[in-house]
Amino acid sequence: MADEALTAGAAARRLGVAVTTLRTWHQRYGLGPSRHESGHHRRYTADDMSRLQIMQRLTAEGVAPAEAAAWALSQAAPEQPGPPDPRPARTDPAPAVRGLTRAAMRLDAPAMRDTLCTAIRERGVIGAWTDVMAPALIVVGERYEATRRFVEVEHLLSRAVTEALAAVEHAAGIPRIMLAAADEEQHTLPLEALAAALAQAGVPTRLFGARVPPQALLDAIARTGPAAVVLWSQRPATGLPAQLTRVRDVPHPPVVVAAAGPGWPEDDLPPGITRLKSLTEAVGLLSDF
Amino acid sequence: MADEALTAGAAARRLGVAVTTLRTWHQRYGLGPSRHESGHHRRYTADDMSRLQIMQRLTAEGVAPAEAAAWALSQAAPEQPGPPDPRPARTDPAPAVRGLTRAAMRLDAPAMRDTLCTAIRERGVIGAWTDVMAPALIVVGERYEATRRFVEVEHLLSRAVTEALAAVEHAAGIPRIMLAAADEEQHTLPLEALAAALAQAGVPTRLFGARVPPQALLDAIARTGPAAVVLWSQRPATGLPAQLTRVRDVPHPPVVVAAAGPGWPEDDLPPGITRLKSLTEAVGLLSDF
DNA sequence: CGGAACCTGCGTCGATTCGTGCGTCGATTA
DNA sequence: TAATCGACGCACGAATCGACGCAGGTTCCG
Repeated sequence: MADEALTAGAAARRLGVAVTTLRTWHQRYGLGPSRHESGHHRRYTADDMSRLQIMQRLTAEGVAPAEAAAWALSQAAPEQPGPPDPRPARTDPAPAVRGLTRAAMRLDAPAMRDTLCTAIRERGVIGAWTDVMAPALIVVGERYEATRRFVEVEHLLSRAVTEALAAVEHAAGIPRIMLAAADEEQHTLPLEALAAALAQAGVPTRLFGARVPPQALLDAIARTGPAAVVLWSQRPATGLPAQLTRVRDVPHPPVVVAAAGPGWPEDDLPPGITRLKSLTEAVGLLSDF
Repeated sequence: MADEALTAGAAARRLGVAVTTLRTWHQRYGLGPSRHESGHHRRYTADDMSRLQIMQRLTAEGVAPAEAAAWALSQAAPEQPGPPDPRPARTDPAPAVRGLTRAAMRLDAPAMRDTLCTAIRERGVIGAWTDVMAPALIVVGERYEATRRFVEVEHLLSRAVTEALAAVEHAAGIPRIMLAAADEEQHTLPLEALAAALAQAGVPTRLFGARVPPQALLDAIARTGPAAVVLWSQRPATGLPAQLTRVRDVPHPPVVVAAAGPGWPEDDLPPGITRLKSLTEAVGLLSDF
């Protein structure tokens, strides 16, 4: 099935962009079918498609479209030493965030994966989370709040982040730290980031996802007797301090019981409870175990 | 009834199209009698007829004729070597299942990861899912049903399976297959298994998790125009056939709209919907794209 | 730091081009 | 003699065309 000429719509569909965008790219940047006379329909050959894919990949990395197009055009022939890594990285996370949100809007899972893995490789888990993942999640979240659309974008991005964090090499050893979400709490991405960050610091953990009933959590704590327990709460509705004291008062209490996340009250935490305010702080405290 | 070979008029009558249309199909798409020399009369064999029927069914479902013809022709390759049931002396899955459920009860994530990775390595994704993961999930699920305890075990196991499946090397290329959960459906592990199995077979996919509103899904399908869409439903409450027809009737309908999972009705599926009954069947059908 | 200019993806509109099924015609086949 | 052949053409709906404009975001500049 070597369709040697894709129609405009087919090409757009294959790339996950709108048809009009292809036309725009053509007339604005000259990035179109190699042979095309005005008025007639465009036919995208395999070569054309590979140029479009370069364009798409570069923009997914946060390169400005005009620049990406120029670069894609200069790549008439296939296979060369690859793009000059348009990432001053370390210093400027903005392109990565932009590329990530763009890939998410396009529902482009592979591109998201790529960006996320690169971010983790280059910045470490903590840097990737604070500079790239969290900002992108906030951008997409706010866009949803504002428009009430694009939920699927949000979910897909969450999933990509989850996968990227889960792919971090797990630390060996018996976990003595337990990470759990507060009752009813659905958001656990920050917890997963914490787990990944600790893993990267060589600290093994036990990560409990959402939807673990309080009693089951207490049972599990009693059974495994962790040295530290971190409870995450995103929304105030789930940040009931009673949960913390129940953990603290378990038969063989953990040395540290920590409350993390914006859902907990600012100051009124019960005695014996540690407040964790940032990823860095959390990793610093918990890697002593 | 060994109809040696149908004449052009007979074939046309049998299909309900004009004779000239058959000739057009032949010269435009190459979809004609397998043996035919120019100037002589066409004779359609049973094989030819079945190809024509594929053509007709697809066009009746709204697939563009050119595409339908290409598809019908690709099916021409009669009798693929057949799935030779790749089951060379695999190790007995029972120990793995037992080990996995035990590790889950122990909340021992590293051990679960280990078992799962080994299973995937030794049995491939399909084998690992059907022989190890699914059975273990069923065991744990039944244990929860019976005792109303150990939810956390179930969640932890689910998460470990998700991670293991997500770790399978993703296939490169632009995905033309979309996997999604039915509305309100929360269970997506089987979908993740399908995605991983396809990835292992070199087929890129777009996996939509749960909680994607139906309208958003339709938008995404319209925007990306996948060649195939698989909708998963675990519970009958979520298996409403209307969802399938809505996908089928989208502007650029996918060539294949498939219903997978036990939630869909046994027989009463709308026309043009493919029922997928097993992982193997699904991979076999979908890897042709 | 705030506002204006600019960039960019994409929806919309009326006009045009294409894909497609099928009728017609003179010649050929069965 | 009836059916079919290849070639040609037509009608109609779908897809696409170029032009334009809008909305969000970014960059620039005072």
